[in-house]
Amino acid sequence: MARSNPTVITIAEEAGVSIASVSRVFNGQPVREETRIRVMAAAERVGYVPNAVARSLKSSRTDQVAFAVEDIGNPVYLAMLRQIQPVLKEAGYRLVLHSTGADTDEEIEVLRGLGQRYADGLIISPIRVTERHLAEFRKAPAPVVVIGSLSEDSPVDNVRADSRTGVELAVDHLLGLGRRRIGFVDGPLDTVPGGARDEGYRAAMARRGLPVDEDLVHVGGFDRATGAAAMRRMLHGGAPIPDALLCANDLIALGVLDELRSAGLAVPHDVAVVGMDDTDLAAASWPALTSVSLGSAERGRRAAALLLERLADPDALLAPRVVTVAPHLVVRASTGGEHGTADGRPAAD
Amino acid sequence: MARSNPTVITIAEEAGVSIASVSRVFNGQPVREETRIRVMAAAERVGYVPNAVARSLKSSRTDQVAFAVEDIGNPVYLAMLRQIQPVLKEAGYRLVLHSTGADTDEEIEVLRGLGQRYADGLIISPIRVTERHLAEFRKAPAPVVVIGSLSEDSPVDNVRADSRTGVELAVDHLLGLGRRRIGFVDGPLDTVPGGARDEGYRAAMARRGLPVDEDLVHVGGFDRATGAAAMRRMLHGGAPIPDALLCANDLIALGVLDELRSAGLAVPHDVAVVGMDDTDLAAASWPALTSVSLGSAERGRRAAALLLERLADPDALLAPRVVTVAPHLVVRASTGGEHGTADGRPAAD
DNA sequence: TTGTACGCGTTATCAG
DNA sequence: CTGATAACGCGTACAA
Repeated sequence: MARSNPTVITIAEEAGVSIASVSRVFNGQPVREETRIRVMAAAERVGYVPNAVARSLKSSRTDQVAFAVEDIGNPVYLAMLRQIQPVLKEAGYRLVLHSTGADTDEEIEVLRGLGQRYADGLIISPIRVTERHLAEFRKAPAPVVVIGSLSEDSPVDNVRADSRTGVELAVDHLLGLGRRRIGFVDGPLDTVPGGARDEGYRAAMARRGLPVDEDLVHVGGFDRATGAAAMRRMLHGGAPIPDALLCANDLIALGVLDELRSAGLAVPHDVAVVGMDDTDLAAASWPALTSVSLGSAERGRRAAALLLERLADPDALLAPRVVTVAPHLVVRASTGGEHGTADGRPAAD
Repeated sequence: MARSNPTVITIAEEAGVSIASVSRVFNGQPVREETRIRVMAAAERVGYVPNAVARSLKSSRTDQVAFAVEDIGNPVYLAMLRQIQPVLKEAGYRLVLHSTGADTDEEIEVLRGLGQRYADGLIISPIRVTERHLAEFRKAPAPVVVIGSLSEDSPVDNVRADSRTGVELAVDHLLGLGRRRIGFVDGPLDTVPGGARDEGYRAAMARRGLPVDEDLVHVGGFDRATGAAAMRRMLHGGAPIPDALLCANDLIALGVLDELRSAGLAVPHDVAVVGMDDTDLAAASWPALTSVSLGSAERGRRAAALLLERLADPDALLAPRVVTVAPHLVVRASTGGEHGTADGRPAAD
């Protein structure tokens, strides 16, 4: 259906002008009006569209930005993506999406891949940050923005959540409800979120002068089964049960709810439950889940903004910047608040 | 930090060979072992990475595939993406993501954009299919696969769901439970999914010899508020209330559950509820939601496979293919089945 | 096996 | 204002 694609040369011949004029027309440079008309007419006639690749080779800009996360199915990363996408589009960039899987090597691969120059910049949210990551950040051939906490002197722009404050918000909320035996269920401690949330929990308890009862602390995966297992252990372990439970994400909290329900305990009457990340699941569950939002959406938006600044002026050589996004608590029924609502979204066929 | 990027020329000089040899080394072509070593050494020394853009210009392949949907936040599209991504990666393609918004013009823009040759192919799931879409499909300069029902003689590969059968599964299930007054809540009829599901509902009822009571049919948006509004109307409208409700997606079903709960009616005892799309929300709700899966994940996977076939042999000129993915019912508590479970997913910081 | 030279489609420079 | 021509970085005939 498509014979060999029309190029500037095709158009030049077709319009009886030089290829330089064709180029000028398509780049809005000063041209005589008649030339303009003829070129546009010729282009229209043969359906000419400028080749993005050739353009990139010449300009050494791809108009693409890459976004790399471990699993785009994770609502937290999805929330970031949903903010990043429109910001980039607005600025004229396409989005290249990498879903790396739990594999650290793949993340490194993405970083190195930047050397191929298929993208003008990268936003990445690593699940763990290793020395290799830092090394790659340092020698990255294009601007990189990292979402997730980095050490203070890291070589790249960094947008971070504030888990500690987030956890404090939840603890204070529960204390305000008169709860004192506040349990905690976390994911792996060697991940960025898992580690930060554990620290946050202990710090918050200490600051309130509350002892941490290790019988009420459970570490597993960031999944529903972990929440159920933790609750089961606490219910049947012999020790006094908690009157509140803080969960490191909403999925864990759902598991906790499951188990409380089958044990015939009432939420929040017997046990109050708080999740983290404030995903769609929080509003969908019953009772609707109070959840600590760590501002994933805003982190995405801020990261995109930082990157765009660098791209706008690649030679600026600004010092690495650190942006911290404040958490906030979304109170719903699982701690005695109001029921939440979810926004609408169309189906697909 | 990075002076002008190393190119084949840099390496050639550094290694004391010709640029052709450098190229050969990096493309696995026969080279004397010593040459190989020296080139690799030189490349290592200066940190050379082949430029993807230049390579593309030469090969006229970008190793990129575009995926375009209305809103990547929609769980259905997300499910597709999650399958498409790894398949493409495995085949060596990067994924360019377009989230077009409800705007049809933007979809057309994406289609036309293919002319810029920034991608080797496109997978698109349009919310509506207009004449303009068909025209663009016809003259697309690269292979296109459409997810969503197209007319029989459409010019491109097409992966479709089977809403009618899906709805029938649900209706049969409800009939099997002894329900007879089966209501229906749908989204806009002029969208692909809305239209298909409405037809499916009426066909299924007719085939079972059941009359459609228009008092039990409600059309609104694909959102939670619509579900609540519909249920409210049916409860307080004066007509006998339904003993079962089929909802065009899970979000609508959640709204229905909300309203039933505040009316003090029991699910499924008084009213059984069925959702569609089988998203994460279905397993998260309480009672867990029976839902019709239209196989979003499989549709994504199949679409990717079709596209890869075309890309593998661009000259094959196969006739357009149509793949229909079978729906299936996931029975949970909202119709009296077992409780569902959700898979685990890590949090992020 | 290796090197030279050209072309991929554009943009930019420099004369005219 | 316009046209010829040289890059951009790579792959590859073709010749040696």
